[in-house]
Formats: sequence, C-alpha cells, structure tokens
Amino acid sequence: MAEIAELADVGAGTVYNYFVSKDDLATCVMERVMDLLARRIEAVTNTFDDPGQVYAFGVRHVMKAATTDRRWRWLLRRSEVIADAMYRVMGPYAIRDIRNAVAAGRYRTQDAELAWRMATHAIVGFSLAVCDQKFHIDKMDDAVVNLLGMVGVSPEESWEIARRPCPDLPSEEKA
Amino acid sequence: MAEIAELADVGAGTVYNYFVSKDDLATCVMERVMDLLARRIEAVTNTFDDPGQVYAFGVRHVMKAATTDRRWRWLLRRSEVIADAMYRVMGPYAIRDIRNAVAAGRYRTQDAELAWRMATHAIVGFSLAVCDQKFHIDKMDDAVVNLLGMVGVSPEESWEIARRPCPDLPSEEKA
DNA sequence: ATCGAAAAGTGAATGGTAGTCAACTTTGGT
DNA sequence: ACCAAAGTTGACTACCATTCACTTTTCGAT
Repeated sequence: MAEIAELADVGAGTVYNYFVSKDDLATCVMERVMDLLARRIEAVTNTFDDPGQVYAFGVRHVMKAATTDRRWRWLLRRSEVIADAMYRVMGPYAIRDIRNAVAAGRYRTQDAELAWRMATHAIVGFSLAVCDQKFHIDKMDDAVVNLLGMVGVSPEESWEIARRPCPDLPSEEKA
Repeated sequence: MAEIAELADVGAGTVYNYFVSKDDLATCVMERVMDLLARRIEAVTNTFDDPGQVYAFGVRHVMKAATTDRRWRWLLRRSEVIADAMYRVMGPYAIRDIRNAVAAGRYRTQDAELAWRMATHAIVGFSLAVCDQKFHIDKMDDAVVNLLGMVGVSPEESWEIARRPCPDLPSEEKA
C-alpha cells in the first residue's frame, strides 16, 4: 500500500478515502480491466455468425489475458477474488452468450449462471497452472474444449470450434 | 498460530519444528483429510460396474465434503491452495478413474491431467458459491453434469449418471 | 548411576504491513 | 475575507506469522 500511495503521489492514508481496503482497491482495478476486456471481446464477437463461437472466443481471450497481463497475474493467487470479479463483471456478457447459444441449439446447459460460475474458477485454475509452468500455453485449445464441454457441447463440435482461426482483439486504447 | 499451539498444548515456536509455515501446516492437514476421503470413496467405487460412474461419484462426495466439513470450509477461501492439494492428493485416483472411463468409451478427453486440474478449481468454485449461499446445494446434480461435460460426456448421459442413487461413504473412523 | 551432546521445546522479541486518526490544508460558497 | 466542509497527511497502532537465544528432555555410551 505504501508503494501504491507513493506511485499515486499521495499520502498513505489518502488511498483509504477512495478504497475501503487493499482488497477493495484490487477488486476495483480488476473490475475496470475486466470490463474493458469484455467490451473489446464484444467488439469482435458482434460480427460472428455462429452463436456457438462467441463464448468460446471470449474464454480464450480471457485465458490469454490472465496468463499474459501483469494485472491479472498479480491477483491470480487470490483465485477466489479474481474469479468472483470475473463472475460479476464478465458474467452479464458470458451468461448472455451461453444463453444465446443454447437458444440456437448449439449449447445445452440447464443453468448458465452455474456453468459460468464454475467456468470462472476453471479458467483461473488453468491460467495459474500455465503461469506455474505446469502446463504449456499450447494446451489452451484443450482448455477451451473442456469449457465448451461444460456447457454441453460434444468434443467433436468443441474441437471444430476451438480450431477456428481466432482474430486478435482491438487494442486497449481503442475501447 | 497462537491458538493452534495452545490447543496442541505446546509453545508457539514448537509448531515450527514440525511445519515450516502456517500454509504448510494447513496443507499437511488437508492432505491427510483428502487422502482419507479418497480412500473412503475408493472403498465404495471399487464395487461399481460402470467405469463412467466412478469419477462422478467421487466428485459428488468431494463437493459434499467441501461444503460440509469444517476443515474444508476453513481453507476454501484459499482456493488455489486447496485446489492444488486436491490436484496432488486426489489426482492419482481421479485421473486414473477418468482414464479408465475413457478406455471404456464412456468419457472422451485428450488430457486427463488438464481435465482434473480444471475440475479441482471448478469444484472449489461451486463449493464456495454454496457456502456463500449463492447457490443451493440442490444444484449439485447440475454441477456434476457440468463436470462430466468437461470430460466429454453428453448432457443426456451425464444426467442419467448424476441421477443414479448415490450410496453413502463408510465413516471416517473405519478408513 | 553419570555424563554429554543432540534433539525438542519455549515464549518473549522481531519485522512487516494493513489500516487509523488527530492535526493540517484546500476548496468553494457567502 | 471568512468559515465550514471536504480532502490530505504520515506518524502511529494493531495484528500476527515467524525467529532465536535459551532451557529442558532424551538417550546412548561409559
């Protein structure tokens, strides 16, 4: 906290006028980062024809950010905090995408909220394992397939989706 | 730590002759608890005919323990610590069970280690959500279905497995 | 029985750090 | 210019895992 206050060029106590605790500060930062990422993903998936590809594309880019971006990695050990923020901030997008795919007959799951809740933790788990070099990042396709399986997609279909070319996101500045 | 030393009726420093840190102590306790649970589960699944039911039964009882047992709940907020212990201690059983089911043509997954790694985190996530009353424990069947989906089982088959009668475990004393 | 060294145990002291608060400064309305 | 409210400050407190110099116990050799 002392270091953060120093970087912000304010006194140690001032930070607490804006954030009730260190955890609150971390959560607020991540909420911004996540919301921005969600909107950048949205900008790309808007153009997709297959409703089954939207969620798959989203989770892939979340995993990419979680294993790459300093801000994500910084909080990854607080799995429950980061998964909870993901649930709240990205949930509205992800759950909608799952429901759309269900409506289109591409996914089959009874409870999109439950699926997303479990997915957030699984995503954090995969990202942690990659950061700890327990898995190579190349396993991302497998991870996407596992996550699609969780929403009722067969392995064959999941692989077909996971292997489609995966366009890059617009830069953070543009969003 | 002071409280633990008190309960153990030793000095505060003595604990550190047996455990290198508080985290190490917690991990050691959970490793014991988990290994015992794994062996109690094993005692029941030994008698199962369908290889596809073994893993399903296991994850169900792990979630039951995680939401019920004081020792699990105590560490649940350290999701990454508890998921990691689960991966290490219960992994040998779980991964073997997944592979057996794959060999029997019941599950389809490329990488049982990856599936189990992601499953541990998803299980912890579900358990946390139940403890925080974000989901009712009745959602356990849905959670099991999601976890089976992750290893390539179709929703129909998963539901059929999840709905089978679920025998109780032998008591902790017997194992 | 006696000794000595190693092993085990002890709890007051240490260190690091999140969070507090009484005093101080700035702001903006009159 | 004045004042009250809002915002800022950094030395201080509280907390707690961990350490370590010292004491006690254990146990094999004599």
